Amino acid sequence: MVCTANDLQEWKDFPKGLRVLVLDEDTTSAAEIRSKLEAMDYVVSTFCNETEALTAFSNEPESFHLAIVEVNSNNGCGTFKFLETAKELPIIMTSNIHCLSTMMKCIARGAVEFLPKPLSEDKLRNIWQHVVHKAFNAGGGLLPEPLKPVKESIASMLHLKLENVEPDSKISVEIDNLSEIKENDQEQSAGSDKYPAPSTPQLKQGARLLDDGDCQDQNNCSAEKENGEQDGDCKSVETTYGDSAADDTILIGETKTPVKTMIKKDSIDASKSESHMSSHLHNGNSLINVIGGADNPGKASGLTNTSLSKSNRKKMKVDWTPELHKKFVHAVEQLGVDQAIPSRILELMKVEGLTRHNVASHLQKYRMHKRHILPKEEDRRWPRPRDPVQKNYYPQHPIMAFPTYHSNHALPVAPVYSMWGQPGGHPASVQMWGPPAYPPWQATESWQWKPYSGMHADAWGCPVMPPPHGPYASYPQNASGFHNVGVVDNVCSTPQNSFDFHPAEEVIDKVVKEAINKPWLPLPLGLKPPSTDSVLSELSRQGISSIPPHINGSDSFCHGAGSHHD
DNA sequence: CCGGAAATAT
DNA sequence: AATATTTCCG
Repeated sequence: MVCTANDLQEWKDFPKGLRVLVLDEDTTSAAEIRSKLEAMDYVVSTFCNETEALTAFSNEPESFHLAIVEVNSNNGCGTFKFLETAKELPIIMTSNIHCLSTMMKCIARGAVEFLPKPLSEDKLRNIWQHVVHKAFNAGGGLLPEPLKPVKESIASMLHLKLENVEPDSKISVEIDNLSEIKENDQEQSAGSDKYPAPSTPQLKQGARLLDDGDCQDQNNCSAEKENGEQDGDCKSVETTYGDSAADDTILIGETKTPVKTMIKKDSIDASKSESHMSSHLHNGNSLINVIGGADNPGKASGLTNTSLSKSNRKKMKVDWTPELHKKFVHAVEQLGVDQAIPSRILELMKVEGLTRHNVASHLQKYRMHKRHILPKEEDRRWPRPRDPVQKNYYPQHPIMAFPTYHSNHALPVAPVYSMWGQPGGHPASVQMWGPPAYPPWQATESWQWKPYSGMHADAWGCPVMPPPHGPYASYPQNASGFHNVGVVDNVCSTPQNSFDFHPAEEVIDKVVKEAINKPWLPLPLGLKPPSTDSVLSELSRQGISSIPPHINGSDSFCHGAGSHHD
């Protein structure tokens, strides 16, 4: 093995020592970048022509973890060659050319990010995230050489054993001090094999195991599996037991590398804190919920839980997943306002386990919200004295395709989306309740409807509207000091270049840790690039139906948006 | 018992 | 604060 445990230990402060290949024809620029990177303890190799760079890379691919490649109007084809060749590497494109088309093409070709020049420290500081992200998202066996050590190292740091690394015992993640982690199920139009969106849990059972080795406290583990069909009859509600006072819901988003995890939570408040793990997969319509513990099919972990198929008739809290709600709405609409009474709705929904009470309750809320949101004429007497703070909600119309964007693809922090719709009452982004408005730009399959705080979608991918269903809907609310520090917000409010922010060491540390812990999460600084799909989609929207094998130099390089076909 | 709304609970 | 459950009333 390349990296022994000791070696890995040395990489304790991980990002340092990351080997970055810089390819920039402009020697001055290259030197500049180099010095900045080196100041951050990255190890830099600069190249001023792509042939050299390619040679160096092919000779010693393991010498690099990441590449920053400059594009200019002259070398478009050439550098793309590098981009297309060194696929193992996460490659960040950079350029003086700030045109949309160029940027998207870079992304479409697999770049993990496009950073407009000049490259400030702030932009550069977090590039390591791409390495982590890619390392973890790359397919199991296909893990590119250069990233392998990184992944192992990180895994090691976390005491997280990857299957393909140590097919040994159960895998355990020790989360030392993670604050509450809410489940998050993110998805974007999963399609980029380049940068696979975390968690698109189409997998069967077994895909996700919650291994519970240290069940001191009462853990409520619920694992649901979905069977796909919409018309299936065996639908059941996902219910959860007990309380989620301090529930830790951790979802490991494994793409191709099944990672079994076992979360060991130090019993902090043994008195009342129940660890409650549940993975919410909102994909299918039918969610089968297993309660009582994690079951362990086919795993010799020796932790077979208690029988649970039996109807544990404890109180179940119905989790109104989007799918469930959808059914609900459907039923209601089908019945009409007049006939929409709990019992009928319940009937139409055909959801096992759902009680009339549940429906009634939901209906109550549904109606309530509906009234608030659709202020017909009657509603106007309820002058909503709300919002003394005049939040700038999205004024119902799209935002510019590209928020004068900059390095960090962070949209202005989205308001908190609730499943009940916008407080403002505008259908700009109808969630689940209101009538469908504009077709969401991205698949809304699994949007987290839970009211997580600000999301930072990939601005790139959002040409017209803020993705209400932020594909990545969830940061653990206070998982990192990051938000507290307000970085993201700063980012947003500093539209031009980089944002001025110099996180304290601690914070960085924390962020690093978190990012490493949860590589499937969107990158903290919004570094997450748009999915290739998104880019392609947008390109096509511009009339570029496909990416030419090679850019035709000037023609479409920077003015790519020109041609219009149908 | 049902539906609806208010009161609670988490 | 939001959402689900329970209780109460007609």
